[in-house]
Amino acid sequence: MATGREIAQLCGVSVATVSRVFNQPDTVNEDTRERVLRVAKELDYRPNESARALSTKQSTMIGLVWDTDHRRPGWRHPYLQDLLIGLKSALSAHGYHLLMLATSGDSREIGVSLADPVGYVNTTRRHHLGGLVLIDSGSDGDAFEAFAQSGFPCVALDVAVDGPRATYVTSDNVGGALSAVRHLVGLGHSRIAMITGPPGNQPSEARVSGYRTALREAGIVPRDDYVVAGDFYRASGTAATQRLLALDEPPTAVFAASDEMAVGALLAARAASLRVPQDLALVGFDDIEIASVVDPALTTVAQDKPGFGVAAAKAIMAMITGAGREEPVVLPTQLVVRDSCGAR
Amino acid sequence: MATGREIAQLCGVSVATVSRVFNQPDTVNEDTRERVLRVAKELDYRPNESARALSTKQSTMIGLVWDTDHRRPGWRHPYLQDLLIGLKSALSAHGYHLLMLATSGDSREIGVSLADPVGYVNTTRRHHLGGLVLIDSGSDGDAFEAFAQSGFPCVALDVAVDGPRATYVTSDNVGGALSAVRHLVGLGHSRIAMITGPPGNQPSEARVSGYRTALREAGIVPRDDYVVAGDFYRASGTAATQRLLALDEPPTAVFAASDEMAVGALLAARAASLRVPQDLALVGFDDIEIASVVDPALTTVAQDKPGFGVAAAKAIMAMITGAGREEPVVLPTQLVVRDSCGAR
DNA sequence: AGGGTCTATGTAACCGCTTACGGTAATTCG
DNA sequence: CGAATTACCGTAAGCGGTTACATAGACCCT
Repeated sequence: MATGREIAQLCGVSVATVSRVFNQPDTVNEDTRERVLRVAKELDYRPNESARALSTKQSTMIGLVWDTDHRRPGWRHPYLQDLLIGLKSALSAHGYHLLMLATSGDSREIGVSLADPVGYVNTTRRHHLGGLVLIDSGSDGDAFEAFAQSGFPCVALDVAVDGPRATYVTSDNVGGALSAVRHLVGLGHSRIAMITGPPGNQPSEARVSGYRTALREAGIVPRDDYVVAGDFYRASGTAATQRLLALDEPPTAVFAASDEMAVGALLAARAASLRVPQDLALVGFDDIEIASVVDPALTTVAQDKPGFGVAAAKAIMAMITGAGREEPVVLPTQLVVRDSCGAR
Repeated sequence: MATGREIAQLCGVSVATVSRVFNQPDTVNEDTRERVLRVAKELDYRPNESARALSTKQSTMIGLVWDTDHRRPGWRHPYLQDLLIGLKSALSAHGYHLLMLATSGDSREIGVSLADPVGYVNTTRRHHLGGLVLIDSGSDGDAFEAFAQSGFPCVALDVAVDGPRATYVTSDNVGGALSAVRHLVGLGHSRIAMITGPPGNQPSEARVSGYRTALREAGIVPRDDYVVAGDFYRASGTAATQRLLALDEPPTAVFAASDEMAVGALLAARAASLRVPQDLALVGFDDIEIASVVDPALTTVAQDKPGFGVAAAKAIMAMITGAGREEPVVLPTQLVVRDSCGAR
């Protein structure tokens, strides 16, 4: 592995000049610059990142905080892979890498836990990370506030955070819910129920709000007994649907805040010998892979999955270079009409 | 951020002693050690990772090579999330982080592409990474050989590689296929076809081999026209099934090398008005989420998803500390009997 | 008592790169 | 033509650790 010093010697210049060739190219004479570049190329020189980070107090890495061994075992992010793809490719364009921060750990204690962000922030400092991307695992939004306050560039996904250099990206959950419920209204439904996510979850609450607005808009008075809380998991969708079907005046349509719960609802309907969509129309949220494959295929609100990653990367990079906070990003959603709503 | 020097001054010792307290605790007097530790704790001291890496030429990071903008667009790893969870948690236990290496890139050129691993290897060197984990995206196995030859600790997933400090972890694909096909044989089938993965893909070929063995074992002569190539995608499963059903003597059971293709087969069967499993029995491979949710629920061979990550982490760590190569790891598979095979 | 060990710690070089500062030669200007 | 810029580049001081080597007591032995 060639070092800057070697290049310098071979070129008959000082290490400072070599460094300048790569960092402030215009301050060095064109001839020497080319000479250095040529030799650097021959020797396949790459500046040592550790040394560079040590010297500049700035690495080319972004930290990813993603709590996995979580209080919600079995929870899977609905579109982690697409998100990572978007994130990675957008960061790559800036020459940045993604460092998945370890949770909990050993004596040198790293991440530790979201309840105690100190470890993560320390890791951020120790590695001179450029910033942090925070992935919500469904219910740790409040924990993110501490990160946002740390002063490091932070972008949270699906959780609104505030801080000197923090922002977030989220889907247009209100709009998505609006379009879903409007669609059901347009199909003639008036007894439309909703299965929500866990209380306090921001996307879920936004979806509920969109649901309510769409109903009022249609002159339908929202009924409290038509809004039942789930937790994004499939089983809760089943349970919620059972409760809904047991009402004196059961709904004819259900809007679930996640596809998983919609699938759960589907199972409940089947178990109750109800046909979907004829007896019970169903709309979900997320457009996960499963949605297109269940029978009937699920009508759902699709999110811009790689868009999350791309937007997060852009925001982080903007905050790294410029030194302020960025505007939150709201990604558009799109209603994907399939069979479970009865439109076909 | 406290530095070692500050600790040293406050304790009236030299920086060397401070460093020793953390790296060779037994070489320093107990009293001073405790004093240093106490002050370090008060100041919330954490050794700077960049400096440490620069000095020791060894960071606490493992690189993850995962080609996303791939020649196979739309390809999704069947269980990336579980794999990452396992990987991350096992690495955490050793105080290591996972660095997702950027693909392609900018002037400082990072990853570049799997076809040209030089970039990745350079990044590995520049960051003093402890080793590399290589995730197969379905068809870049041969590219991994170059990594394995680099001399860095490497563990490939689902691809057999060889190198001075390289190893791999894979499922017992032969065994999994064996159990799947034996199961079908046990249900009375003798006309059993198989849809394979892309040619050259190692797990796929192992599954084919298991399939053949199971047939012979049962006294059934494998027929070439019963083995049709897919590419792991759903659509190829549909197409393959159509070809199979068009045979003079169509199979009564199909074993697909991936769940996605099994789902594709299911769609083809439906389109041909065949009942599954009565007219056509189906078994898949992977046990992805979709498997349990399609109708009929898919019988499939489950892989130990987080186990991949855990095993990879263990192997990497073993190669980092000890300096040799590790034995390849073969994870057990398990047949999950659901409805598509007709056993119920 | 003098020499040899062992233990505990300090000294200083080094890892490889960045950058403030200063100097020299070439260029510009009055 | 001398002075003031300007362009270019070298010197050297970090960045924050690690570690080989040296040193200084304390202890043990003959």
